[in-house]
Amino acid sequence: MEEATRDRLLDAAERLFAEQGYQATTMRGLTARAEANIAAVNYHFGGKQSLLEAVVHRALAPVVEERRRRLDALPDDPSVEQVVEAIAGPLLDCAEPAPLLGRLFVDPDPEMRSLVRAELSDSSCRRMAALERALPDVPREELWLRPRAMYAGGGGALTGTLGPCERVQLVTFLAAGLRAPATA
Amino acid sequence: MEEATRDRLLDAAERLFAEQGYQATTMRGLTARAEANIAAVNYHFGGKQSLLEAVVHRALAPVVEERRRRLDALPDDPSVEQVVEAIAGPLLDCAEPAPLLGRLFVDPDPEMRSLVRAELSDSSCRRMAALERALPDVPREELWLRPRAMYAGGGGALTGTLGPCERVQLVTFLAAGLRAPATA
DNA sequence: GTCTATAGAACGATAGAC
DNA sequence: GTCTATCGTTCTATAGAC
Repeated sequence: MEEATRDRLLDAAERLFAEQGYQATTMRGLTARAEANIAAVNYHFGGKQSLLEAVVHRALAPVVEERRRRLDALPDDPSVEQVVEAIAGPLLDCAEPAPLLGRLFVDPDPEMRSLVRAELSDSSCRRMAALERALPDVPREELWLRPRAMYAGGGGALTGTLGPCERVQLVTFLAAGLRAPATA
Repeated sequence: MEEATRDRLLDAAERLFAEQGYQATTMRGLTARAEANIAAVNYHFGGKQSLLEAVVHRALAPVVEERRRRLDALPDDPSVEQVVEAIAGPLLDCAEPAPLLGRLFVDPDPEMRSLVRAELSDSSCRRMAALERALPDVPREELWLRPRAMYAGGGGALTGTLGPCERVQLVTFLAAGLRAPATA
């Protein structure tokens, strides 16, 4: 059986939002690519904004769930690399099938940022707890800046596709940065 | 004497492009903020796109020039921190007066990315040469990935304002990541 | 150089037939 | 559920008076 129109719309939106961003993507181009009617988005989702919410949720939910699973499965005394793998791994694993993910972490569009924040908020506490456990010597205030740079950096690298080799290199780079001694 | 209309347009564009991005900024809102007429952009620049080019050039040119100066002034055997400071320092110094700079390194908008690429292309060679000199033990292929993450990470951190203390912390984080041993 | 007025096109959304 | 047709809005850009 054919893919349902609703799913084709989600697929087209995920692709076009990833390539052009939310603002630059038009309902006309989107429905054309989904081979759906111009009115289909409003019928199935209620509007462009609601479609974005659905797309972001569909892309992030499995990442958040897999991250929670991996953080819970960490040993009592994890290495920094293990924590970074648990945090960034789920993202990198889904990056190729879902090219939207890279943009979600770097696009300054406030529409996207608040959606992503909301979707990740419960994941953020677990993430910081794991980092603090693995890096007890880094003062908390300094530890809060690093994931900001880390997220953006990982997202920026995700813009292109990342081979398995480059993936290990990225984890190495991030782990070494996180492990840096406190500055003062 | 009053600031010339042309300069007010540049100032308003720099601010609004930084806050909302290029696509989401309208000529109407822009000329209203600049207290100029709706037709002024087309008269002074020829169009919205040309205004963006002028704004990006005005924001990046002093950064590129200062970076070149600092890279040339590096000692023969520089530390990684010194190289990172020479690369990222000019950016961080201008970040507060020019909040557009942060976005220029993270916004996936292809319009902006190609402009930024062009503006920084000659600066990129010097930057990589300095990194290779300071990090002879890191294989070149691996060294090419790290600045990508580094740029995006620094740009992401630049989205908010960065105090002098956080600035040192960011340099520490980036330098430690760059200094990471090769993976394989 | 600065303004008004408007052209010309694209947008998101919806009403209503099928 | 899907379609056509269209409403009302907003956009960039420009012509032409001052």
